Amino acid sequence: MANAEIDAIDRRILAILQENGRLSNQEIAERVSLSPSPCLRRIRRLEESGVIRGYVALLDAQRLGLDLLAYVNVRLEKGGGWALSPRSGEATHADLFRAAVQTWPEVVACHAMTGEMDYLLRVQVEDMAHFSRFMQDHLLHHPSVIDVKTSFSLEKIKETTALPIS
Amino acid sequence: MANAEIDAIDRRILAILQENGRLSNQEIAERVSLSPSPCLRRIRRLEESGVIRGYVALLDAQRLGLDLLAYVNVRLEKGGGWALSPRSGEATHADLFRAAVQTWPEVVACHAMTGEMDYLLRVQVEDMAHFSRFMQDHLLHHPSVIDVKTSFSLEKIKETTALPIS
DNA sequence: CGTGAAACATTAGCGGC
DNA sequence: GCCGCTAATGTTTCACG
Repeated sequence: MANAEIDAIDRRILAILQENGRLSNQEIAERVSLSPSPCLRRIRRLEESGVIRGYVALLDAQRLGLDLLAYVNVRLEKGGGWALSPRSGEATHADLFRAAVQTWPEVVACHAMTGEMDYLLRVQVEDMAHFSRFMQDHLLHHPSVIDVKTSFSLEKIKETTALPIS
Repeated sequence: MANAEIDAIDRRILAILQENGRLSNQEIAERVSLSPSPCLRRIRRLEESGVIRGYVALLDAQRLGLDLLAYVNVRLEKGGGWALSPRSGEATHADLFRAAVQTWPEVVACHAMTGEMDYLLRVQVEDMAHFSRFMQDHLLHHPSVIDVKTSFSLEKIKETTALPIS
C-alpha cells in the first residue's frame, strides 16, 4: 500500500497498459526488455498501490444507440438544505446533489468546478427526447438546482483515457 | 463488420466487460449462464464489429503527479486560415486547430460544441505552472484561437468509462 | 532478477439441438 | 443458425537458484 517510487520502467509499463490493457505479461516484458517474472511483479505492485485503478473495456456509444453527449453546467443553492430533510441537520445542498448524481446512470462524469457554475456534468443519452426527460424529471426537478447551462457535443475531436506520462 | 444485432446476453457481457475488462472468458460465461465457447464467440463478434473499441488500464492521475484537471472552452476565428498556409487552399481554422489538438498530449479530450464557444478541451497537467506554460506556449499562441475560458476541477464527484446500458 | 514446472485460460474443431 | 464438449496450445504464476 505504501507508495513506492515509480521508475522509468514502471512508466513504460503504464504507458503500454493504458493503451492496451490486454497485452500478455510476456509481451509487455519483451517490450520493456525484462523477463516475465519481474515484469509481472512490477505490474502487481502498481495495481496494489492503486496507480493502476483497474482494467476496463471501452465501448462505442453510437453503436449502442447513445447518440447524444451533453455537458451540463449546474449551479446550486448556497447553504444547507435543512428545509428539505429536517432530521439530517448536516446535509447541505451540495451533499444532496452529489448523492443524487451517483444515482443517475446518464451522468457518466461530474466535477465540482471553479467559476460561475458549481458543477460540470457529462451526460450520455440516446437522443434529445431522452435528454429532455432527464432534465425535466431529474436535474431541473432537484430542489438544490438553481440554474443549468447545457452544451451538446457536435463532434468528438479527441478522446483518450490515456494520461500524458512521458 | 456487418452490425449484427445486440441481444440481452450481449448487453450483459458488455456491462460486465466495461466494469472489469480482465475477467476470464470462463468467469464471464458463468455469469451470463453460457459455456465458454459461445461466450467467447460473442465477445469476438462484439470486438470485431467495433462495439468493443478496446481494452485499457485506467491510471490514477494524482498518484502520477497529474494534480490539475482543467476544462477549457475555446472560440476560434471564423472562416479559412489561408493566410497561414498559403499553399493548402483547403485548410480552415478549424482544421488547423484540430490537427494541433492531436499533437498536445495534455489535451486528453476535445469536443466541438454547440453554444457560445466552439470547443471544449479537457486538459490534464501536473500543476498550475505547467498549465500556464501550456496556455502560453500552445493554446493562446495558436493563430486560430480567439478566446478561451477555463474552469478547474475542484473535486471529482463521479467519473466512469462505463456507458449506461441497462 | 531469471529459470522452470504446474495450474490455468484461450481457442479451434466437431457433433447435436 | 447457435450452443456445448473435448483436446491442444499458450499464458500466468509460483517456488527456488
